[in-house]
Amino acid sequence: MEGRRPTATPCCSKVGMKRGPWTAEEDEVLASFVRREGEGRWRTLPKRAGLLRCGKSCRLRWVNYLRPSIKRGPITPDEEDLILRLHRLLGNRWALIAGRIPGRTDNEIKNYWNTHLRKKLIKQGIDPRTHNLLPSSIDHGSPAQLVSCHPATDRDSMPQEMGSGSSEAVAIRNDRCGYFHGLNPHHDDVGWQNCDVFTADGDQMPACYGVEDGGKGTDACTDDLFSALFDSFVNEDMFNTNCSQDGENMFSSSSTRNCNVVKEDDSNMSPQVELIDPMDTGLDLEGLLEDAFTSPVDFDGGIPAQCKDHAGK
DNA sequence: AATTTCTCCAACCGCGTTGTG
DNA sequence: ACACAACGCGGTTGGAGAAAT
Repeated sequence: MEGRRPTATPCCSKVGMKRGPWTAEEDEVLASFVRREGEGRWRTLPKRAGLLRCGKSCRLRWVNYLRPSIKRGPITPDEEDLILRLHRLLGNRWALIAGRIPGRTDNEIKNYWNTHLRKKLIKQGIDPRTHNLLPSSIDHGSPAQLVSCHPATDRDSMPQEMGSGSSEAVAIRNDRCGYFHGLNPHHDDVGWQNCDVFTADGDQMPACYGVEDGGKGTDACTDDLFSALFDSFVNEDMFNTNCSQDGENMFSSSSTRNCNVVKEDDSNMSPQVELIDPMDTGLDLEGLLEDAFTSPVDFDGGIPAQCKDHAGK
């Protein structure tokens, strides 16, 4: 496919930079240069490689198209399922999601989400942003099954900083994916909800509370929440095989694991992630995800370097 | 067959974060 | 502590091709 037409505002201030679609010749120059010299120093790369492109453009072209580890072809159902789960957990953090799907780029996943999955969820009556049932679906029925819905009557026992909102709390389980929700479908901006958590096989987990943005750290309930959350991830066909190799749920002791902590930007946290935001708990989400998602979807027999690149930002 | 509308996705832009002096 | 440069990310754009009319 051809790229977009050059626009009036150049991404680089330098005049004379070429923009728009890359030619095969440019691709070859860039690819061979990066193979020879390695990634990085993008700013100076065009000059060193003899390209009339800005560094940004070179980097993007390499990352999204030329990198040898990139997997071609349509998104598989397993990958789609994984994207859905990761998006539910992480929100629009495409680079982080892509880091867990070998051979796929953040741009590709973002595009796939916007063109396919988003519409698919809407069609199913699910808000693609929050992964909640859309209000209209709750009123009139929807493909997603409402497992439990009860008012948060014991909100009094919530921590002080989170009692805002007069919301009902619901736990919803999607038929296909075993979705875990603890969110109020009408209030995207409230903190953690009082909720019952269901695993994919219907086991009810203890109700938990979370906190709004200011509430960093792990409260007494966090372990249960994450056990439930990750159970909901793990108790799926594609994960069962590898995640339970040693006969126990790998996430059951997840919160106490001592793993490498990768600093992750949460400035762009989407609302649903704020609601169930592992990043805010002090837990090692990266480590959890590493275990949860790399092995089972190891298409190429190993984790490509770019996955670590993404995750290790 | 011609035209319009829709879909897809490569590429760009702006901004936040990180690194360096 | 501060300023600046470089990098990386997410949101958005718009051209090409497909589908519909």
